[in-house]
Amino acid sequence: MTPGRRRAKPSSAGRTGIADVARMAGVSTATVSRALAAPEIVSAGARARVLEAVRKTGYTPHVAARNLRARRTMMVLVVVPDIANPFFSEVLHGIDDTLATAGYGLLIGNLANSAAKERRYVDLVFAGQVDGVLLLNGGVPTSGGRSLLDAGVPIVAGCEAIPRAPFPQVEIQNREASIAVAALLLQLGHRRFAYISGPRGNVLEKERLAGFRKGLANAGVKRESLVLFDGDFTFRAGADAARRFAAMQPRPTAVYAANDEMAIGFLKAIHAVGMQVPRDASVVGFDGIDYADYSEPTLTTVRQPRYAIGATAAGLLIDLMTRKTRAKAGLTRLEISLLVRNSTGPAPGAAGMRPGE
Amino acid sequence: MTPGRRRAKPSSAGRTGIADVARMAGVSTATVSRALAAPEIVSAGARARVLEAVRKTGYTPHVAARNLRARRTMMVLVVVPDIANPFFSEVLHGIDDTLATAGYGLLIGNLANSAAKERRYVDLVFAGQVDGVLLLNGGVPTSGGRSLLDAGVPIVAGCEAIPRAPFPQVEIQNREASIAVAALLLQLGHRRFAYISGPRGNVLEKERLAGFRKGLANAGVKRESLVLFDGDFTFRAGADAARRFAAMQPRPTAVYAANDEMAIGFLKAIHAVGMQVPRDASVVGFDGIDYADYSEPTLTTVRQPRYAIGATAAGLLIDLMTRKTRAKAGLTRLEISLLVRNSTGPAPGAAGMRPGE
DNA sequence: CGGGGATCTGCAATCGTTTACATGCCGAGG
DNA sequence: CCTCGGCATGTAAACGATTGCAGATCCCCG
Repeated sequence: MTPGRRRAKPSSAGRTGIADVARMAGVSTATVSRALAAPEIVSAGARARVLEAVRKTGYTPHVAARNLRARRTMMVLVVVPDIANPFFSEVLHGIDDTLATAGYGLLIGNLANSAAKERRYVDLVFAGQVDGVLLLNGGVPTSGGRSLLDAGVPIVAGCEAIPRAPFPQVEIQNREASIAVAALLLQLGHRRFAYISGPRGNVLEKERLAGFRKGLANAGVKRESLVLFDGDFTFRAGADAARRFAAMQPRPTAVYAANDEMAIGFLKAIHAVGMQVPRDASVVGFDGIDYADYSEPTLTTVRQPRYAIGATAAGLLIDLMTRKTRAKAGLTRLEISLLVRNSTGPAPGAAGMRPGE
Repeated sequence: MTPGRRRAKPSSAGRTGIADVARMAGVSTATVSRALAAPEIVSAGARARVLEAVRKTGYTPHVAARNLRARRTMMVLVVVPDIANPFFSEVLHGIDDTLATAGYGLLIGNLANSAAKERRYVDLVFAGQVDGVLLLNGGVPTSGGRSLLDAGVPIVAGCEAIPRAPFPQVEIQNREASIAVAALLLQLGHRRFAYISGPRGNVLEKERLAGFRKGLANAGVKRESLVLFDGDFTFRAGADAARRFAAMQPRPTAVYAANDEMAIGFLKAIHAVGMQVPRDASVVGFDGIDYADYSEPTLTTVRQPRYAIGATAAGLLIDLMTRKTRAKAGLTRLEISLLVRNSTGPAPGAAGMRPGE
């Protein structure tokens, strides 16, 4: 009517915006925004008219505009080392459920050993694309000299602890678990051991080996009675270890792999050269992935509370993002449990069998 | 000084914005923007000063602001039915590589059988959070009565074809592959078969069963000679089928599972009841996941070009997003190959053995 | 010496919301 | 009757980039 109308495009083509809804409901855009974000502060009548208009038009607020103005994205970046590793899927599940409950979305950053991707994810955080970061990769990503730490968003780490990091972390009791594995094998009469390691320098790897060593040492097993095979958490590494294992003379009677995939690779390859598990060798893995229950024989392993790890880490991050908590650098540790299945058995020969050396 | 100063905050705390860079480089924000987006159109001198300022300040453009103005996000949503399924990790890899090359980011939408998540992903698209969608789940997600189709963003489907969908699709030759499986088993002398199915109504499932039936029919095998077990693509389903299989009398000599996981579950459970593969039964899977080469025995299976599926689908989507192509509803079909390993062997008994019925 | 591109740059509008602030209204308390 | 406080709402200023447009500069050629 009045010619002074300045804005409010003639509702032409394109998306329906908040202005269209406002016009239809006979209110201002501010009221529409409020009716959607905080329904209780607008009168019942206006609220009803707005919701009706929203329903009719199928209006959905434009995320970029909202993010820009509100200075938050309700998105979290989760950095995982390798999405193909089934271990992480359940962790992600826990994360997703927890974040979704609080209204946050999930951006999965798959590292896959690519420096380019690492840079991409760091840049993305600096670009303000997420409100928080969950690190499952055991390290703080960097890009061109700048660290994620300086991006000014809350960070929480899970799965693999990062030493001296200035943010909360969720971890499992790797060391204690490995001690328990050692105890199990010792009780079965084993006295000579092999260990298939993860990548050098990996924190999990260090903890697991250290715990295993400790457990063996506690029982007076000599350091020479533990043979180490280099691995990298893949099937192939386990299979390679098996072939070298089979050629040894004398040979250890128990093998502990730093994760299930290597243990399964070992089982497979050791079988191929004609040896039987657990008759000729006992095998223990780590993680408790689904496949561990479908290997031949079923794999004795350490079960990690994967869902809980994810849920806990996400919870901590939410607390940080909502300013409920300060970024205290605490370490939350979750319990593990030993799943004793068919890949472990009594050591061959007499219980008192002496190591060759 | 002058009270009329409106913009250009005193560069106080907070993020460094484009204005800070512009000030340091002694140019306008427009020039900064251009120096970063299209370096060739700004003079060498200005470009150098801008880049230097960017380096010093560590400036990264704010994504939300850019998205809002440029009306694109350079992000793609990939909807996967279940991220824990290792089949998809390689497909995602192909997608990610291809998208990254073109400068696009990747938002993974894990459906996990949750209607709530389906709704979330649809809303996210309507909210303009992505420039395109890749559907790997064999269906078009909806939310409260509205379909993804109406969101106005390009869509491409992969892995599981969606009948009569108005967008390009990438698929493998499920039917032909199953015919080849039938041919292999027939050649080995098998005459009585079992099939472990996927979920009812699943497109892949239908194609695979139809192909298998066709292949058997071509050789004159009677319909009664094929026993069907209901499955759902999980280990457990394969194991359940194995137990019922073992109890049959007379019993088929060859088993075809609609995916590798069920085949491996079958192998595991059939072994547990004392039967040998392939002596007592031949087993074939579908997908060619890594674990199929580490089962006991190694699994004969149909290898899908997983990486290529992802890369191809992503390529088609990029064409659509960049307007190179119209949304033609074509169907791209990729070749498969049969991996014959140790879970298949000659049918037991005389070649001419007659089915019991 | 002047005209006319070509090249580079800056101004300011724009994207679509949220939200600080102002306004108007109503009932209650003095 | 006046004021004050509290609610519901509207107005308009952000949010931080990109980009159409036009002005400025420079060079080349007639």
